[in-house]
Amino acid sequence: MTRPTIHDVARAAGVSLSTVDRVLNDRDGVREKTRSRVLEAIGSLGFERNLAAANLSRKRRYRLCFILPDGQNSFMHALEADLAEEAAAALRDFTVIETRKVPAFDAGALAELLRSLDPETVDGVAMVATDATIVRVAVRELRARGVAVVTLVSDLPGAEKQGFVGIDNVQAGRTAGSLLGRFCRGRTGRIAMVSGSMLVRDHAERRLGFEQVLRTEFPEQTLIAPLEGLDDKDRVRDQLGAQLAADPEIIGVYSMGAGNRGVAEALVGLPAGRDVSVVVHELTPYSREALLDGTFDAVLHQNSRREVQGAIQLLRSLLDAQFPPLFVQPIPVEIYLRDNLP
Amino acid sequence: MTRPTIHDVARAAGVSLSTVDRVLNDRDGVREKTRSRVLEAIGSLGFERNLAAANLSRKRRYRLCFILPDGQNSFMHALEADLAEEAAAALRDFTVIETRKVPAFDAGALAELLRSLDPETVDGVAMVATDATIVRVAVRELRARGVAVVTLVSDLPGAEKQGFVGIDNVQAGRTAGSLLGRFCRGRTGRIAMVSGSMLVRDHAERRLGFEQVLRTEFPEQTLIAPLEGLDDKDRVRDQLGAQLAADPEIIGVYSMGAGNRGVAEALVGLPAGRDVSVVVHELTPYSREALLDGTFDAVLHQNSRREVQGAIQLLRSLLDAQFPPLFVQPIPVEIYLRDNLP
DNA sequence: TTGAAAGCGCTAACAG
DNA sequence: CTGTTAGCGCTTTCAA
Repeated sequence: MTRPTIHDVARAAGVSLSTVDRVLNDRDGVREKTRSRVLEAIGSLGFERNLAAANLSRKRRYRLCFILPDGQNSFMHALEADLAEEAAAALRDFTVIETRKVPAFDAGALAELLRSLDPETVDGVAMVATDATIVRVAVRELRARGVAVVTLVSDLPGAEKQGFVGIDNVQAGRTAGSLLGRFCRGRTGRIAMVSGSMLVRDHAERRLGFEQVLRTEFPEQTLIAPLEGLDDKDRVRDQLGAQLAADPEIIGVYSMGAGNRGVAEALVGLPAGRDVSVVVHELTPYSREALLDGTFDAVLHQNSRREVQGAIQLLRSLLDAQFPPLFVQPIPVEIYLRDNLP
Repeated sequence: MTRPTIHDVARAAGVSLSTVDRVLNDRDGVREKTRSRVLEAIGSLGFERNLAAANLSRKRRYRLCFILPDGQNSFMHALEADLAEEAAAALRDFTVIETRKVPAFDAGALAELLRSLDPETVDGVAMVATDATIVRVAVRELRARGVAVVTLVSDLPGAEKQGFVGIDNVQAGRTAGSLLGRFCRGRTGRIAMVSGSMLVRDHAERRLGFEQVLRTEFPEQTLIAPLEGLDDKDRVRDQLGAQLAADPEIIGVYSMGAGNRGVAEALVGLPAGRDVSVVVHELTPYSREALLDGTFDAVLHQNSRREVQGAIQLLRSLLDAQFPPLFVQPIPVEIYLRDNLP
């Protein structure tokens, strides 16, 4: 009924509270024999430490740092706003969150920031990663300094980080491919792609999944090499607009990065009769409007609020060295069509 | 840096700890004037009670009861398994979860169970609701006895319960309509619907959303009145099979309840050349297989693990009388096509 | 290498 | 009506 405490363990092992504590936190200064007696008592009683009591006693605080790309796209704005709200709420749980910005797509700047982080001030880091060796190295160093690191939204594959919170981007790309393929059914032509930059893993993965599905399931369509819009609406508008104008065979567009407004603007410029199916990422005021007026056919979305919550939760469980290491639910890709907008 | 404690409040207000405690937990036996002095101190210091410390001191435990429909469908099985795992994990947070089963679609049995619940043993209830007045009344009584109540998966609209954790079923129906409508494009005919029972709110809501979209966006299709499959695969197989055989004009099926196996079996029996588009709910081994072999076109899914976690979280926050009352993220409808299966 | 004792922030008797 | 005191389960000096 009432679970065992260190008192029970101490009594069962015939030692004092402090000794139990030493074993629990594997501090040294305990004879191997004593140690095993304590461990045995813990095992037979099924003791599990009361984290709340431990944290109270030790005045534990979790100091987290979130690193986001500096930029003006709607999705990152939303992410930042959600983070601000969650940070306020997290204070109640003794979690202090600091937000830092680095220039988007700039691996050097990100690495430098990581390198500047002081383990005396920061316990854990969540970052929207730029995928580059220099970043990987900086993460490894940070971890060596005892800081927990997870990636958020865009991953940094490899063992350097301790977790990723975000959608499965390959799967998102497959979903986009499957939808766009079906939307274009009955017509044959070319498909344009717009990415932000292939330097961020999420866009690269989306492209992979998208091409996979289109090649195998919809071989009648031809893929054009992706434009790099750098998540900038003007650049996207200009490049995509030019491509569409030059190539009347384009019947579908997949935009895997930000810059939805640019995509919409490029499409508005087309001659009235031309029918282009469009799938983009992230539900924003612009993509929403474009969905409603029929310019976009589907929007794939990730819930940034949930992502922020997941990252906080994951970092805390890592810092608690919780076992089993808490399974944070993966973030699902949400699909919006004109008729199911929330 | 370090947040204020009741000691600080007591000192600022010139009273003892107990008095502060009395005010905090609004117990009586405090003169109005003293009370306001304490409240003022709390306000000016920005004091917020440390819930962990309070719970430790009062040996707080959260005793929750989950009520699920008894039945053999895959989704409820998955829900139950997830609940079992989450219950084990919740123990660490002093949350004890008991699971109860009632016959599916049986409002009387559910109401009776609710009436039998003892507030001395249970602090909060999460239930998959059957939508009936008798249930509504039982919930109201339970709440009056001081028990927190939320609905899970299927809602009980009204002020009786304190929250709902599940998908937006009207939106799910709209999504189904939007997808099926597009899948049937180019063909004109009739659309069959299979529900479990209109006594559960989720199916009724799905139907609503589905019909809305089909009527307005795809008026060329004709809707047939829904079959009641009672979530039973054999019944679904027989009824739908008969309907499909009798009516060669049926080109689409929307199944909004359980019994996916029955749906798949009914379709397998069709003559080779017949093309029927199908949208169903819940990703299960059967629906997955049917998606892969092309029998089903899309599966709408709700993540039961997330729903269980959400319900636990919500009940705990209600019991803590937390303010603001913790916003539990809505559960998104996940859409699976053959190419984006996880 | 071990133990005793004080204290984390809050609650709950029990006195006054 | 208000205050004193002894915990809740765990950690942390400080002695031994």
